[in-house]
Amino acid sequence: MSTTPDAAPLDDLHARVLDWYADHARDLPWRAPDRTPWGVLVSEVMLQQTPVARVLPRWLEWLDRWPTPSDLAAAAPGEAVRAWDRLGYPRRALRLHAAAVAIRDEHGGQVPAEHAQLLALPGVGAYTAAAVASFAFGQRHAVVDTNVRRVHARAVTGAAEPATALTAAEQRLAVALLPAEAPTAARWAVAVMELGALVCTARSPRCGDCPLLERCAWVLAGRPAHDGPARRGQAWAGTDRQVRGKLLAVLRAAADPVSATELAACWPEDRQRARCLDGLVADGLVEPLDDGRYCLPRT
DNA sequence: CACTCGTGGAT
DNA sequence: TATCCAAGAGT
Repeated sequence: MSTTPDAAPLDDLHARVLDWYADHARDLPWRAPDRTPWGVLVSEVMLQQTPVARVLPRWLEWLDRWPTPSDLAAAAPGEAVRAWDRLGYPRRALRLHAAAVAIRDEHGGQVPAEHAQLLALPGVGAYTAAAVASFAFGQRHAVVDTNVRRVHARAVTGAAEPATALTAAEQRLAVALLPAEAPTAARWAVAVMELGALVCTARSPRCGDCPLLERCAWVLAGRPAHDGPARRGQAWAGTDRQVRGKLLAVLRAAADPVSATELAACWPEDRQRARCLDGLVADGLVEPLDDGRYCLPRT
């Protein structure tokens, strides 16, 4: 029997993660065989800064109600905001609606497969463009989200946490780690992300369940603590974000336009409430009517 | 590049 | 109970 030398380190890395994914991948609807590129795009936008558990029911509703980009494009943008419910960051709903309009008008109603065309869609940045090109179309792209950055930082670089912002070095590393063949690269992309989401988590990583434990640079280095600056927590109480959320919640729940008096009930400080309402109007999330009332955008 | 932009479950 | 933080994008 020939003594095959150890697989090259990169092949070993790929095999460990891909084998783990084959056994532990979650059964999510946007990964199902019958998924569409539109379904993948909707899932990626909904999942921006939002947990899977909260996205699931909204994704099912959206795809049932608007199964194609043209279906959503035909609806009023305010209906997208309303159906967004409490996923948070409601501008994403507006941008997804705008993306649907662009897909209908500029791409024949089909989600484009090219990374550059995806990137040009509203609400689609570097991550989402790569994710859709990879997950929906099986292309070879470096898909770099917070999960991937964390896995790379620990398993490869040996750091407890990635830098505050995505660096050129991280991007280069992600490209260097990509398997050569597109189908494998696509599975690798989703597999690394899944590993970061389920095992190599931010708070308390489950290293005992990790396929990379024996070769994790961070573990081998003795799990050094994070040395960079601590990420500053996001304030919430009393912020404009809280006020905007309250104002929009009232408008989402209302079947008819709402008066300024009714909106005043959700926040006592006139100055801040007015500023936030103006901001929502400027963002296109709220439409002011001639009679002084407000509603979700109808056009 | 630092900052803004929601929400609610987990710890 | 307070803090953390979850598949980012746009400015």
